[in-house]
Amino acid sequence: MFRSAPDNIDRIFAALADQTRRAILARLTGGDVGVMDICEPFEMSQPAISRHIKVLETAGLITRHRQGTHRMCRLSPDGLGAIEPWLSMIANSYATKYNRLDAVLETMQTKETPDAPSSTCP
Amino acid sequence: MFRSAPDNIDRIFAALADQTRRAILARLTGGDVGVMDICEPFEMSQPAISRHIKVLETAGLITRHRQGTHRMCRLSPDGLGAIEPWLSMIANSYATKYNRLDAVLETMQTKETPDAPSSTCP
DNA sequence: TCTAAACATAACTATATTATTATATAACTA
DNA sequence: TAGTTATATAATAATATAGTTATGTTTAGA
Repeated sequence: MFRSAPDNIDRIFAALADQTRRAILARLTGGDVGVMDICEPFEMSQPAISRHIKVLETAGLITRHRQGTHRMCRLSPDGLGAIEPWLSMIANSYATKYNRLDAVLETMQTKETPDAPSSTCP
Repeated sequence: MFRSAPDNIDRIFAALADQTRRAILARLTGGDVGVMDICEPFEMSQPAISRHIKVLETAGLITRHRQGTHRMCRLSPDGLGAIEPWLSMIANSYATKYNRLDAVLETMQTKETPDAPSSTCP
């Protein structure tokens, strides 16, 4: 009768289910960005962006810190970590049959880890 | 002024942002299941489950086929494929810094592929 | 101390989502 | 063909989400 409260995983997936918020995350892969700079490419009011940012923060996908008069947004290093086990579970079950999602995951895994020598970088 | 229509990725993430639907997907990892059997563990009406199933189907996460009087639900082999490039992009950017999401992805990748010999299976 | 820039919050509106009950449809089965 | 089982659809209500404008707050600097 009552809808159960959203859990962490709910919040992460819900946060990702919006093009604007995904675009914000993508932007943050380039480094920390202030709220006004995040607003710039969007045809949307600043309060609307502020709310999107809050959704991302509540989901644990980003963090914020002051820098003078700016509030810089930063990707949370392990923000997506909470959904990985779940995705793995489903992906594994696919894989036990006939699946090519593994290929994509291998691609993710082939890039070197930070402590590896960056010999392949020009 | 008008909210842009949801794209495929929106639909997939939105579909995953619900515990009931994730539970349904998890259930389907065990093999195809009919709608009434899917309903069984939930304290929710059958029409509600039917709608959840429809959301999963619209997102491309499951398919259905008739089997006599039953409509069997089945995981779509590449259902999650559409979000993988996006997740990879974000994960990669984490990884360029200091990240352990790679570890999880490696875990996903260590299980053998279907065409590999199952020598490690007891 | 006054002002401006960079944000956050509030109040409100429109639309989407989720659940319920009631009812329709489709395929077996007697 | 009538009945039953499995499932879908419709109508409706409650709540959540996303956007808007207006306004508040914090910090830096003249």
